[in-house]
Amino acid sequence: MFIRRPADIGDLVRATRQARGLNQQDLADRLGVSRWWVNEFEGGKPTARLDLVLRALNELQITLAAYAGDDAETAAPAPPASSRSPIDIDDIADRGLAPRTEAARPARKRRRR
Amino acid sequence: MFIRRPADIGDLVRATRQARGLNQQDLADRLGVSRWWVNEFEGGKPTARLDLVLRALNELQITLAAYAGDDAETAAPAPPASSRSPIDIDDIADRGLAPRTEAARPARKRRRR
DNA sequence: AAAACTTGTTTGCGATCGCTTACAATAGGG
DNA sequence: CCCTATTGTAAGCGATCGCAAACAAGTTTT
Repeated sequence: MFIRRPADIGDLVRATRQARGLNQQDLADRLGVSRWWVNEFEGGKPTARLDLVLRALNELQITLAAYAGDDAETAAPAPPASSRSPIDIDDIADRGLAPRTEAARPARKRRRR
Repeated sequence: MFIRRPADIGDLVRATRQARGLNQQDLADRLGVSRWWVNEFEGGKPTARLDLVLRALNELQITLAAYAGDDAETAAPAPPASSRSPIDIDDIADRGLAPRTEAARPARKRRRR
């Protein structure tokens, strides 16, 4: 998956978080931010801080790689062929990034922040 | 090149900018930000806004891709094998991302912002 | 060497962020 | 249907950002 806009990352984080059975508060706790921030960020908040963004990605074990796109005629990059396939949001639930669902899902409790 | 910390992006942007013969003010102009911001960002500013960061990458034609790193035993990802090789900072000057040097370098003038 | 250019850093301030708290809306299950 | 859980949104405020302008320091060119 290619990242061009803040919403690309936000969507990706949301899909990954849900696939892992975490709610926004869970992720917020892990990142040391408020639930509000997670909600805004997932919604594509342009002004999200870079360190928090990278921390969120790290927490969800999403790796970012940078590539040179140095010629206009190769501006539409072919997805890298790799055993580690790029993330496709629609694919996440299908492939089931949810081996941790039982471990990650806390007991039902009503907690609000 | 893998992006884990703000400084990773900052270093990358600096190297790419220099390889293209742009100074900080040039890039700032293109991004619609102050030179101060570019300087801070290149220095690894944790709180840089995501939209500005992505705009900088886009302006320098650096593509970001996201990958799932979903198992601890594959936490050290092999670089994707691709005709579009990942960016290595030390490699930039050697490979010469500078075909635009003449076009991009403005006439000498003393201008400060 | 001097001049010109570029980068690094600082100050003060208006603009904006991220927070808490709370309510509205939505989703899921019995 | 009801209930619970989760997400979306808003208001007000202290904290922080990004700015312009300027100077210091470093680098490159003449």
